[in-house]
Amino acid sequence: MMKRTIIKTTEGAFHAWFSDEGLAALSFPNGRSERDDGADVPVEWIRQTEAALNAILRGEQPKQLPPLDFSRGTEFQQKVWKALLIIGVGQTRSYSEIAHAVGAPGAARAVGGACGANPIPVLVPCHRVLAANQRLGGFSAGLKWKRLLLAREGVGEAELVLR
DNA sequence: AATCGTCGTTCTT
DNA sequence: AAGAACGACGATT
Repeated sequence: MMKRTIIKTTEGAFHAWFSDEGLAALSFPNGRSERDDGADVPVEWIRQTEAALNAILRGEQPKQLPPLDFSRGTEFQQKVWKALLIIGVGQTRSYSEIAHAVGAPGAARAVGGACGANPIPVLVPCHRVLAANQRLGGFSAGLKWKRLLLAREGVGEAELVLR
């Protein structure tokens, strides 16, 4: 069903899981080397994933993304993830702004939950979502990654509220 | 820093 | 099938 493939980047080897529909999950480099079962994944998808990932890591807007398979998310989560795709490189939104964008004002906290459940970090840029007043907020993969990604996109520490 | 309101998801009855 | 508990939140005090 799901095939895992290794995506090499300047930051290490990400692992990507592809379904028949497209890219379904992505995980940050974890040190451990895992097996690559993605021999029959369309090379185009792999190429697009690698190119998009490296583009964002360079702080550039990716030309195009591979097809994304959101089908494992709830309706609400899918709405949030789609809303995140609109945020350009170097831009940020607050959890509350996303809540409004998906027609659920007041659900800022629930948006945080949906961001945490985002199966395709980086390409679905949950790292561009901050808490109110430019506070950093959280990140499931660890705040070091959120900081690094934002820094690559030109969002400096200075623009973020400390803490 | 402590507290409360809010709301989708997950865990327990 | 409810109901309680739990957060990558936000606003108030």
